[in-house]
Amino acid sequence: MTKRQENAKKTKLKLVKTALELFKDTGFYDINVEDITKKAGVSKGTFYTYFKRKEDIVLEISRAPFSEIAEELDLMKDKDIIEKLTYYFRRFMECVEFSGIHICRQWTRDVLDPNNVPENKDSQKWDYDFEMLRTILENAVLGKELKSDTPIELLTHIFICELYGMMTCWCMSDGKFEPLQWTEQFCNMQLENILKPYLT
Amino acid sequence: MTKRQENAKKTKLKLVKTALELFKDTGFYDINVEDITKKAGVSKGTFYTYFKRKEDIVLEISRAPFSEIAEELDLMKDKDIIEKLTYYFRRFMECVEFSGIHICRQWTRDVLDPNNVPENKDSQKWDYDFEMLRTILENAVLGKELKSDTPIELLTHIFICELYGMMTCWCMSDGKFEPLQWTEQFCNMQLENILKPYLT
DNA sequence: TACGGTCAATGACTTCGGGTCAATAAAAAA
DNA sequence: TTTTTTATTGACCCGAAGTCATTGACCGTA
Repeated sequence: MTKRQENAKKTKLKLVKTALELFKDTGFYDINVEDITKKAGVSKGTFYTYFKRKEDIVLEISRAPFSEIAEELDLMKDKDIIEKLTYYFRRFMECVEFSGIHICRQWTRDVLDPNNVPENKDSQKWDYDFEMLRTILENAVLGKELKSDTPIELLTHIFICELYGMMTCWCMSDGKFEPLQWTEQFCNMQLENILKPYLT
Repeated sequence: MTKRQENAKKTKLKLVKTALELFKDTGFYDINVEDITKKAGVSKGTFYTYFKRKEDIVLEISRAPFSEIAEELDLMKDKDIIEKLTYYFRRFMECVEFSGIHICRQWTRDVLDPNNVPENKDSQKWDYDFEMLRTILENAVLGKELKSDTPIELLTHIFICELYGMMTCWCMSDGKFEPLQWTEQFCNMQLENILKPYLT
């Protein structure tokens, strides 16, 4: 990697970190692009060499922790499916809570923004979550925990709705309930119920 | 009602109807306030005598059908709770589908918009749904369908998450699944499971 | 080390649509 | 009739997102 590329990487990182801080404290709409670039010590134009739109930086920020979760799940191979799902739900909500209400709200709004089009039109905003949950279910089928006729796509879809529903409600409520506690409660009450017909 | 008040009412209605049409066809961001007022045959300023922000008209539009639902539920007094809930879920999703993906998406974005503050800070964006669902559950307790120690608030909250989760996912998927079919499936699979511990 | 090409960085400038407001006219009240 | 109220108007303002021609530091090559 050349010096130039290194500097470019640093600049981008600086922008992401600065934006993260500012958004977290003050909210997305009360911070404009120049606030970010000034604090990061670069010019406005530089922002746009790294991001097409102001909104893009939020998407950049928010998906970062999810690669960790994938690794953590790999270490849980011998645990049963309920534990794995419970873990995923908890980690998802931890990320939601950690990123804070401002960023989480903006992320959701970005994902719903018609101007924010995915690169290829078949991809979904929840692809990442979808893949992870599906992997958990598929492994459970392979490991004979779940029957072979389990409707994996359907169940995955249900779980996605649960996760995004909780997240949306949390944002709508302006953070008035505890997302983690809430998730725990859901997992205890519902996961087993949903899976029961398919458990071997 | 004086002539002036009548005209004002007509003007506002005209704006709402025109905006509804335009948003439904073309989407919220591709229509600006002048498009609406021009087509409605009034001036731009008039828009702002009736709505504080461009976004407000979407909130105005979207909640209209819900007073009907309340009436319809009143006529179902003798039905059991599962039927009532299934009915509410279906009607909710019918409204979602009918309003169309553009408006539904924008409604969700508005509700998540930090600039869009509720009149009093204790009120929630889902108050309307919350009240209706709670009423259904409360009546079921009064009618001895549900045990008296049923955690009504918790269950209501769960149902809200389900509804908003489905809606959010539908918008995110850009309308790629059938919300009604999806709801039906959910109700058949889950409603009974969720309520089972509390049924008498 | 000289030199042409590349690319990150700059910041003045453009664009654009949301929102304002003083003036107007028509209706209601006095 | 006079005064007050209020819906309407549209030119104007504003502010922030996003653009782009220009610069100069860095890169590979000879």
